[in-house]
Amino acid sequence: MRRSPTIIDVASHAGVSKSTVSNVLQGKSNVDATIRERVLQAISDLGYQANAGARSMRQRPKVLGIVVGDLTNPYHAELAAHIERYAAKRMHSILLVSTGGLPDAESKRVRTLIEHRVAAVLFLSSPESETLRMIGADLPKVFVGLTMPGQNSVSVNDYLGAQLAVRHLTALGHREIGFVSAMLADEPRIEEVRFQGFSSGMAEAGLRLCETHLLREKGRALGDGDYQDLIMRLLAREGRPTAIVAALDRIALEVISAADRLGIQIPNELSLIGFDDIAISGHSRIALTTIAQPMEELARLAVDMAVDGISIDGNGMRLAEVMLPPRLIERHTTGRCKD
Amino acid sequence: MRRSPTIIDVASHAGVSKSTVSNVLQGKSNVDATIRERVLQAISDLGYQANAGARSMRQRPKVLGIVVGDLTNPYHAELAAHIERYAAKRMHSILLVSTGGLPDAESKRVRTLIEHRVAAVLFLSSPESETLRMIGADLPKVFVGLTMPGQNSVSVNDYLGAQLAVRHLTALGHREIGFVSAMLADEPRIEEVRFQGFSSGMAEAGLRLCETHLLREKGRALGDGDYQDLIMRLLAREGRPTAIVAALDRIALEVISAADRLGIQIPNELSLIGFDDIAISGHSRIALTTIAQPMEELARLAVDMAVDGISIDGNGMRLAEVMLPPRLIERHTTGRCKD
DNA sequence: TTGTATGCGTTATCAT
DNA sequence: ATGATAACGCATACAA
Repeated sequence: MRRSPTIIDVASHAGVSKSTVSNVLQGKSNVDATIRERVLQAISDLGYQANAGARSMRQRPKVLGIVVGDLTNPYHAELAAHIERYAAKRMHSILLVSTGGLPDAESKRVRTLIEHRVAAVLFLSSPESETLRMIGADLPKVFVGLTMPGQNSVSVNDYLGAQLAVRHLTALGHREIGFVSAMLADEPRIEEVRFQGFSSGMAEAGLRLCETHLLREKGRALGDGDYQDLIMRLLAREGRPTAIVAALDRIALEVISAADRLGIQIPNELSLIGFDDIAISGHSRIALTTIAQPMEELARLAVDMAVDGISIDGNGMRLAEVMLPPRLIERHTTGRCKD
Repeated sequence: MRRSPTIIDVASHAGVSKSTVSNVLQGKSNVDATIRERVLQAISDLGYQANAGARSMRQRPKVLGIVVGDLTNPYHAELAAHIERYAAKRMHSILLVSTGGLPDAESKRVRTLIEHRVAAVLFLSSPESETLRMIGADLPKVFVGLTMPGQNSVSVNDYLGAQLAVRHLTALGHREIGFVSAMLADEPRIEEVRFQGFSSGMAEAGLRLCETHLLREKGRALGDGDYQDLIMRLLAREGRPTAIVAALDRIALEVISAADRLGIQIPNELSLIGFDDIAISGHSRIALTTIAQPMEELARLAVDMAVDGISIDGNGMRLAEVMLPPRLIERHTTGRCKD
């Protein structure tokens, strides 16, 4: 029994033609109940399993491609988990590639998705423009958690989220508020929007942006020791901010480390607010106030969009840019300003 | 340009037969350099992308199936990330399914892997025996991070790991050592081995197991509030252990929370050691001493095993049970016993 | 070295 | 209601 049984095997075992077997498999109504039963029996007798590869040559493949920068990033992992779960409900499988942030590798990895003729590609991180070009316009693309000009996306209103963060802080009496976002070189769009929202929130409160309260250096990796140093320098400076908005929970974690090392108490001497609400942020040792992403809804909408396809009018794709409202989760890293 | 170009399109564009194109694609040496160049040009002109589905009918598919219980679990996510990365090096893609711990869903999800004719299945969590039966013996299976009787596996010597943990603790003067492992109902095998190693370590040090220092209740979920209560009860008891071995870093995180709430200082009043060394364990606020899994090596060996296949002798598969040595990473949750 | 013929497992079209 | 047959895109054995 080396090779697995085919519909032909099933057909001959059930004494019918392969067309009939196919009809049963497709749930067509034009097949006699008795015959159907006989076919089903043969299928279970032989342990027949459909061949998705062969099927995909005649039907739309039920596989979704997911492109993620780094699965080690808990935000990505959690989002991918939700997507996988909901995709399964929609009878779709997940072909996952992670680019590792390497620009040249990305193109190669995404190419494998195309070769597998995935029904659509979901981007959890922003791709190189070259990659996008390679994919072409025929393959549906959905950006989840981020926007992309001229592309379908399901994301959260980060601009508003950052405003929420600032409002929360100013309501607590903070006026010297910093923003730290280094290491987001791979997601410049998100970083930019969150910073713009931050700026707008500051302006709204009549506050000025202070250069020494800002840390937006690009090209830093999270593991980078230098990065810790940069944060510590910002925190150690005379007239340091009394509150900080971190562009990511992971960055907030770094700020916490830096503050701990400097003996700066959170939230007594420094308020901190993050973005995304990754799982660990809820832990009692962290208890990070943060702007949460509604991951479940994000995943659901993205998969629906990818599976059902974007409605096509005469001129081509109709753009769908869904934007969900953010939500502030208050925990214990933010408190009233003591100054 | 609705449908994507095929080798036939490439062939006619290059003025050769489709076999020649195929030969070029396969890197066969029996094709003239000039012709090869012409074909390559045609491929790039037309933007030809191979059809993996069609190809998989004639060749061994270059796709690996990964079964993971929960991608939200950072240990799983990190391991999956490493696997994906190395699989890419080996020119293989990853079809990922997560079972969500639901026994009946598992079978369905794994079935999709079979339908896609994956070259092998990698289990990051232990499957139902029914699922295993359904897969049959023809499809190579590799268990990574856990062992399975009669199956190929790449894992870490958890028994030794637990012994290491106990030795570390006894060397620090601890004699009242507890073990907490609830919520591992989905991985009873791992839990069992780690507990056995713990027991053996205790015996080795001439220490007796104390019932009230053990928490091995099954069927608890991590989010479960009751679970926190159970740990707190263990910690609040008179004559509580001075040190605890947690069967997982995630459980250790729960122990930390419980200790914090009870005002028990770590490591001054309680030493704690975990398992797996997930990323967050290295954070300064956690700084968990733990038994690390060599994830990279785990992933590499598992993928190699899956891709290269297990050598087959006359009697069938040759079993490969690779077991890697664990490594203790000492951070700041363990200290000398004060009693 | 290149081209032809065939098979892979499935679905879709068209007769019956 | 059922069956024969033609695609689908590719690789391979074989013929030229």
